[in-house]
Amino acid sequence: MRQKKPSVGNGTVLERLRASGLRPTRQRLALAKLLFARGHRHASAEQLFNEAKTQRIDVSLATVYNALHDFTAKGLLREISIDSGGSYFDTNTSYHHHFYFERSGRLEDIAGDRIAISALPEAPGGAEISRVDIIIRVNG
Amino acid sequence: MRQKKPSVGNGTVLERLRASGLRPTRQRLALAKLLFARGHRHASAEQLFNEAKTQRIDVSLATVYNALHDFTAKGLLREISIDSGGSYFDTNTSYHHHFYFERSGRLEDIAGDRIAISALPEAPGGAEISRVDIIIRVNG
DNA sequence: AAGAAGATTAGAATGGCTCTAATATACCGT
DNA sequence: ACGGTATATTAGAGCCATTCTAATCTTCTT
Repeated sequence: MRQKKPSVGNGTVLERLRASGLRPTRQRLALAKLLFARGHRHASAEQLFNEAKTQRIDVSLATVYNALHDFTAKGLLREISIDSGGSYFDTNTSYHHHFYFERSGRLEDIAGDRIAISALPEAPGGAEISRVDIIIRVNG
Repeated sequence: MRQKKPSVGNGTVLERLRASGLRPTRQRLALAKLLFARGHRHASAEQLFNEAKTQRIDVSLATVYNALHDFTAKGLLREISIDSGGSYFDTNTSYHHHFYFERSGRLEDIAGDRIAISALPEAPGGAEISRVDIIIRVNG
């Protein structure tokens, strides 16, 4: 029997981790809460690390990276690299695309059905397509 | 009047640099020749640097980066970042897209007209679209 | 040929990320 | 609940691509 009274949203996050086969450690729970507590977001490792620090969550940078990669491997996050020198992790893992604001470095989701691709070439050499990434760069 | 007999393709490369307003230095000419001598290619800074070394072209790594960025700024190259940790520079600057082979890290061009986008959303806040990048990731 | 603007350079510095290997925690069977 | 084992966390070192610095050299213009 659990002794601690679960705070708001804790249960859901805990279940998500368990369902993915990830041990719900204190750090992973805290980070998952930061990521998934409210609507979708695009977070960098550094950002998440700083948020954790601000909220007095004791977690190392290495653990932030580990958690982000573990979450990604389990399909809880999707990793996006735009320019070399930093990935974002997107909590929206459904089929969709991105606006990239070159000035600010911000990302914004584009719902999957707002871009219609009417011709998609076969992958050469019988390779399997694992993902189609569309990034619309805007200077804003 | 020029004293040196131009070797094959030198003239063209020289003209391209001049036309771009880039001083045709020894290093830039050599690198441009490596890049543009034969059909289109996707080169990393490290790759180009090594090719230069192999051909006894005396050039520093910083200069390779400077040249690649200068060429990109002048529209002679297009920079492509897939995963954080390395850019490629594409000598094909016309409208086209890419296959990315996840296993090998190789890139392959997809002619612009082989992918048809039948709906493209407006950029938010009246921003201008500067580029549309489509990367088809294949596991091959 | 001489001055000014621009380019090159080696090496140091930076930034994002990963590795190491020691310590701590969660899980399972009893 | 207890002990053992697999798994996770950590600080700090290390790595790799890239950029910076500031001294030197080259190209261009006159």
